[in-house]
Amino acid sequence: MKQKVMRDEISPVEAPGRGRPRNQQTHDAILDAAREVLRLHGYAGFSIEQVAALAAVSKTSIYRRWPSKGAILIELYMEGLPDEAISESAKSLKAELRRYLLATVERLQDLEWRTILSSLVAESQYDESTAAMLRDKVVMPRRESGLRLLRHAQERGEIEADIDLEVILDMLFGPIWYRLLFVHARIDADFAERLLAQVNLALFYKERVGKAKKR
Amino acid sequence: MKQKVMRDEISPVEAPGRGRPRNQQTHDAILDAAREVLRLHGYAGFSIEQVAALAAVSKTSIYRRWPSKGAILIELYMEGLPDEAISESAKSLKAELRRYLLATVERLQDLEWRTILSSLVAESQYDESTAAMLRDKVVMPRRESGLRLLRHAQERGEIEADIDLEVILDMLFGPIWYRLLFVHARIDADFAERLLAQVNLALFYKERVGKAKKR
Amino acid sequence: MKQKVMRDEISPVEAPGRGRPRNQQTHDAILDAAREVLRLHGYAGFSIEQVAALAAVSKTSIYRRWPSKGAILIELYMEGLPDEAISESAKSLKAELRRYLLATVERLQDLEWRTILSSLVAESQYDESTAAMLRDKVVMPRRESGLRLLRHAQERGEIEADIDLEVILDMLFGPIWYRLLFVHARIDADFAERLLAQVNLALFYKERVGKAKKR
Amino acid sequence: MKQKVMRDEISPVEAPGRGRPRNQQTHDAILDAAREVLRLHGYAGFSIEQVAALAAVSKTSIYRRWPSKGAILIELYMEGLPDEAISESAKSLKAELRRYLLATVERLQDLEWRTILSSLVAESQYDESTAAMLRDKVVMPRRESGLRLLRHAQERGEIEADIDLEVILDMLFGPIWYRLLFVHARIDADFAERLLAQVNLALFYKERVGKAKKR
DNA sequence: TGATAATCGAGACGGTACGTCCGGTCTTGAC
DNA sequence: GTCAAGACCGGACGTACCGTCTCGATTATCA
Repeated sequence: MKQKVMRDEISPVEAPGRGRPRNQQTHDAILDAAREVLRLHGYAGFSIEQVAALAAVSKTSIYRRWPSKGAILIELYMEGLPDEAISESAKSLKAELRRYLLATVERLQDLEWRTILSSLVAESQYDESTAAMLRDKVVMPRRESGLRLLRHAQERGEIEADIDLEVILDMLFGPIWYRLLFVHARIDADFAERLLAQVNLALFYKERVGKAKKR
Repeated sequence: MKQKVMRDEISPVEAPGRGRPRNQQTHDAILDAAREVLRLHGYAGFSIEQVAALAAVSKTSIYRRWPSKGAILIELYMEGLPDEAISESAKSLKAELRRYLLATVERLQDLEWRTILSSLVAESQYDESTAAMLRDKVVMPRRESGLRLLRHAQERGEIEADIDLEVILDMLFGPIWYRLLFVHARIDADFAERLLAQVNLALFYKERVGKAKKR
Repeated sequence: MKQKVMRDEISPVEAPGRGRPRNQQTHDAILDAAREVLRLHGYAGFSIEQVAALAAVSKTSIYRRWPSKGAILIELYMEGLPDEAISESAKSLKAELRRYLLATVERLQDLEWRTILSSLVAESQYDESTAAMLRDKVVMPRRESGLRLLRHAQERGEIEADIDLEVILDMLFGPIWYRLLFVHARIDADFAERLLAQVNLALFYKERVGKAKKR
Repeated sequence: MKQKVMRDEISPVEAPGRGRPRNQQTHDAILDAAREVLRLHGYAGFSIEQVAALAAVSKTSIYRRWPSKGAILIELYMEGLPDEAISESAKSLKAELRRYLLATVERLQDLEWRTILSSLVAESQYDESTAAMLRDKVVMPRRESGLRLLRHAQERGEIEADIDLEVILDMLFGPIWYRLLFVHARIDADFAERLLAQVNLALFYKERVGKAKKR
């Protein structure tokens, strides 16, 4: 539902009044072909030309729907988005962060998904509009819901008021993108747990002091 | 010195006796032009053709020296590398990390430098050989010297033996690349200090517990 | 009419319904530019790149129409072909040969035309497909209609049945190409007349004997 | 002997005074490689670069000896020239023409030889200096000795004084080049005999008239 | 014997052209 | 107004040769 709304902002459905209506099959064929090309040849082989050929669709039909390669990638991202979104109203920060990180990492086991994300990063270096979409549709929504989650935790005293929330977010998301792009180490559940453990040391530093006192 | 050696591994100096020697001016003109093209038009405008034109050099002369755009970018990286490298034998981990992060962040004030790095990431999604160079010349050396620095600190008891060093490294480097690529927030000395503060919470968690006890 | 058909065999007109139709102006501009480049710089300067530049047309637009330089040359030949073709049903062999040779020689006064022909010969040494086109479109049609003309003359008794027609054709066409390619002597109406006079000595040797007898 | 002199005019042996003398093996290796490249890949693959590579010789060593591809081809022609030259002082024109044509045709059974000649024609369309050499070294010498042969025959009354000698030469040489370049028909002894038969009809037309009278 | 000089290979150099691919736009006839 | 098809210009790709040049090393003659 929400995804639909977001997609529609990219390729808005105009009032279907006049003329021949767009073919939904064409739409799907394009996205399927895009996924297939990414899967087979990676970002390097991901050209509009190739996608059109594989979808048995004219280039025009692609450009009519999406203004650029980046927009297609964003669409693929939107469609692939699982319901992993951070639940801002979760009762336990610790539990919600764990749930979210494990879900994210689970999703990233899929090579196709990793390719979509890394292609988005690459394309956004080329094309400013892709960079903007990447920020607006991918990066910032996550940061914002994460921020709200953290704020709620602060408000109910789960974490201290002096925690540097922005940097905490960088420490949560940054390492994942880092491993995704440079592939120097695995991104798996173990990594998620260990990353979370370190972040928790920063998030709950006071709590630890308290526990220590009690001993 | 060290950079020279590393550069030579990319464009190795063959036995200098044979044939007309390469012209150092040509070499420099190409790299200067590459920097200029990146500066003026970013990664999107960075084509061998443009670089050759701007350097008033034939394409052949470029391909003779570097096999790909990625290799040129790596060379630019190598040349631009300041002496910011992590000093593995530093006496104070805390001080050395701070010095390194501030130097890194200082370097990243330069738009040209940021463009080189983000272009490298983009190009490495296209081209596996660039990805390999990026790993071998940029990412891993930093991680390895960082790892050694952390190990020395462990050995002399500055930090605990149970610290998850790999993840600490991800938390140090990841957020910087993350901000570099998505440009959602500034990368400045303040960021460096705040990032370090959070990481220190994880690195020195025991120390804090001790201090708390004393009170 | 016949030329049209022949040209179409080189760049066949596919079912005209589909897609944006080819631009006739582009077509003409390319051929005009090709002629101009040949005129200005000869075969040596005749490159697709130059033609494209002069025609203000992309290289793609040329390659879409003709697969090779040779094919363009053949097209220029076809377009330039005057209605000099041998009339196979002519009543007088002697008169028809004279008419044809004089027309041919007249056409060869044009440097542009000579360049097209000699370029075709040169290119056909490079490229087997050009050689095939040169044979099929230029050399053999002339030989075949010449052969038919000679046969008709034999049938109606204008020349003897034992005349070696193939060699007669070599003697008619060979010397012209020979002078065209080596430029050791002029190709003009005088040459045509003198060549014809010699060939007639072979063609009508019996007649001569007859005339001589009568004296 | 004569050929040697002619070759030397192309790559003259300067007074062997100072400096390291040229290596004859290098000279031979280049020409052998040139022949080999022509044999294997035809005129299309005949590049200085390829010849140098195959001869295991530097390009400089080739350019030091011959100014152009055409000059090498001329050299190959010179070396391959058999002692087929027209003997100007032959007693019988008819016999000498027959001997010469049969020798020529015999030589042309060799594909390598045909390739050298047709390459020369192609190259001479590119390069004016090759055209000049082709005229001076190949075409005109044959024509001139042929012309002298014919004149001697005229002087001693073997043929009539009114014969058009220039055109006779065109009719002897033209058809051979014609078949060589367009490969529409074989060049063999049979062709030589038949061509000669036709030319003889022109050369000895009076003689025939005479014979006819006698009957 | 040592200076001089042309050779040798290797290969860098600036150019030009090749034929292909892709981007993004435009044009057509059919639906 | 959408659809498939495909032409259009422009730009870049990486490669092949061109003919020139620069090098260190070699091999001769001449002083």
